[in-house]
Amino acid sequence: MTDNKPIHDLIREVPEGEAASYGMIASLLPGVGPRMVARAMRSAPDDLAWYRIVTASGAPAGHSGAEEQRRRLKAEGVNIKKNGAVDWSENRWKGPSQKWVEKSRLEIEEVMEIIAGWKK
DNA sequence: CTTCTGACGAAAT
DNA sequence: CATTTCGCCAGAA
Repeated sequence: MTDNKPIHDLIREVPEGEAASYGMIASLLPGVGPRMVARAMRSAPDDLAWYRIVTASGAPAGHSGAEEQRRRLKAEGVNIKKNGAVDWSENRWKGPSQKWVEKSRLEIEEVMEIIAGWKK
């Protein structure tokens, strides 16, 4: 396996009550595609908050445990829309901590730009 | 070595 | 809306 560690570390940056998509995570990790993130999830440590990761549409990914995922998210205060998808307008991840940015090879400007793209 | 597939995304049609 | 196409790369077959 490759370094899923950067992926795991980034996911750990997602606080309670917020959710992130595969694309969001991947976009912050150059050279890493959404599928890598998904793969990293499958072999994720138990302490990893995998349930905070959903698809771009906000709906839980098609895996066993999707219902429990929704349950945990809602328990954390994440608002789920009627169609069963996460309400991005309220619970979208605000981005990684500054410490993470320092540790990464990315410039703060790039990160800001990427985050701005999420709102679109 | 080649091929296929995957907890996916985004743009094109 | 749904369907298709392409891209991403690591494992499995």
